[in-house]
Amino acid sequence: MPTQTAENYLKAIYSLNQEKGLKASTNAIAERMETKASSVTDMLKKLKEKGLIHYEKYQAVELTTKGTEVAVSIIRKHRLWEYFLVEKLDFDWDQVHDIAEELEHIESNELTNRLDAYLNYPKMDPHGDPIPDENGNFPTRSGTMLNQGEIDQTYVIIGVKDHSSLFFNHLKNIGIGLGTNFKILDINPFDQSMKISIGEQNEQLNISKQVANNLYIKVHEN
Amino acid sequence: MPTQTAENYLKAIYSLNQEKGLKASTNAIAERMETKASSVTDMLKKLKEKGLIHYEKYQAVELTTKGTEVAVSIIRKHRLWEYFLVEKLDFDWDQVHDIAEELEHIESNELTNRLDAYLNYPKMDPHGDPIPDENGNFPTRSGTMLNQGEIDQTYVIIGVKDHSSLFFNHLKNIGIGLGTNFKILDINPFDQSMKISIGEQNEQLNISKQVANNLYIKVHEN
DNA sequence: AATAAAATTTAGGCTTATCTAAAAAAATAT
DNA sequence: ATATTTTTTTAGATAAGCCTAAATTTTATT
Repeated sequence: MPTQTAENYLKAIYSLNQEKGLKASTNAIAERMETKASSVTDMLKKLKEKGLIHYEKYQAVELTTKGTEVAVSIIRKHRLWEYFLVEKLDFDWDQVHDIAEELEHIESNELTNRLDAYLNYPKMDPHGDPIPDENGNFPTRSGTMLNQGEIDQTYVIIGVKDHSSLFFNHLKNIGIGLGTNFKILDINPFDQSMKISIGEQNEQLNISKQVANNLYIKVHEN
Repeated sequence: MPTQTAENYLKAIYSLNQEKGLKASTNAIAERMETKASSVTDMLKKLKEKGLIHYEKYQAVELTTKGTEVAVSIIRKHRLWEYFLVEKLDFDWDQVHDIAEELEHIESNELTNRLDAYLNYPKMDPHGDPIPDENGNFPTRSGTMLNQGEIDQTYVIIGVKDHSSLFFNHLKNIGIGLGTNFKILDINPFDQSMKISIGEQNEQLNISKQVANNLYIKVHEN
């Protein structure tokens, strides 16, 4: 179990390596961590010592399998807590980052997994970033959310964000499911509710913002 | 904002000063903190420096007003998180202490107060310890919970633990409120539900364990 | 009141994570 | 290919929190 600071370094290295074209160089890490390059060098030596990174003097850093596991675990906790803060404690999505930066370092896996279950295993955090599962697997994020959809475009439902039975029942009631094709007819500027038409029979339906927030879609290729 | 370690020292000093007959001596603090007396001396100097404790060499320690505020704030957070873990994440009451020891150091007051609201302003944590409010005031804890009541004894309802409208409605429906006198006739050994008789008319009523858990009572003095 | 025992503090070190300044290596430009 | 600039590392300090061992003060005992 690395220290909180070490965890933050691993997270910084992970995200630098994710961003195409960027290498996790000493300076790049220093910038992310808001610290000095010399401090980074010190830490890199310790992280290597603990088998968390691959590091050779003067060369960019990569995470070992072990280091990746730690980083992904932190990301998982960060995003779950963000989801909790927004969905349960009614924070605005732009207020939660700093608090989640603290909460992500709480150790207990039991806590993380129970929180995940309590939140109905969300796949995306309030910023739309994918939440890895208990095994570190990220949900594949193809397409976008319905709330990003455009008028007159035709889409297919490819997934749900909320996994609660409440939401499933609602979808069943209004006749929407995986694979449903539809066209966005109109978007209400006041409450962002959408008028859509479904399938061949052009059955019209109103979709609330809350529902639109929880549906993954992709453009329907004919 | 003191460090986490400093916060833990303040908590230890607070609880030592609460326990009648105990003084917060260097050794007593060392034992609580599972550390050495010399480390305590070091820390006491720093805490004094920061205006958090009254301390003179070789003498027992007391918290300043500022120090007390910090300690009570930590206790508030600890107990709210314990309540959350048990009530929302379904932990057993005896599993939550260590996790709450970590969560209590999350800074944001906004978070603490929103959590408090989300939990319906509980007055007691899962161990029956009182939860101070936003201003640091502890609820007065006279009497016990109904689930501690004994058969054939007569009691008065003096408070509720759950402050949700759901619970208030339920109480209204079954005809129980503050000041209600009742006698415990029987306790079901399987589900801990209670048969009670209310007031002069000896109206009989069944009280579930869940309801009994949320009612403060004291013995009815005739 | 003098001495023994216990409690507390001081002195000197260690580790983690940070810093500044200087040295060394790598990358870039002429 | 050599010189310059940039990047990275090393060297030496600092602060927090901890330790052991020794010194000091307080408390208890005779």
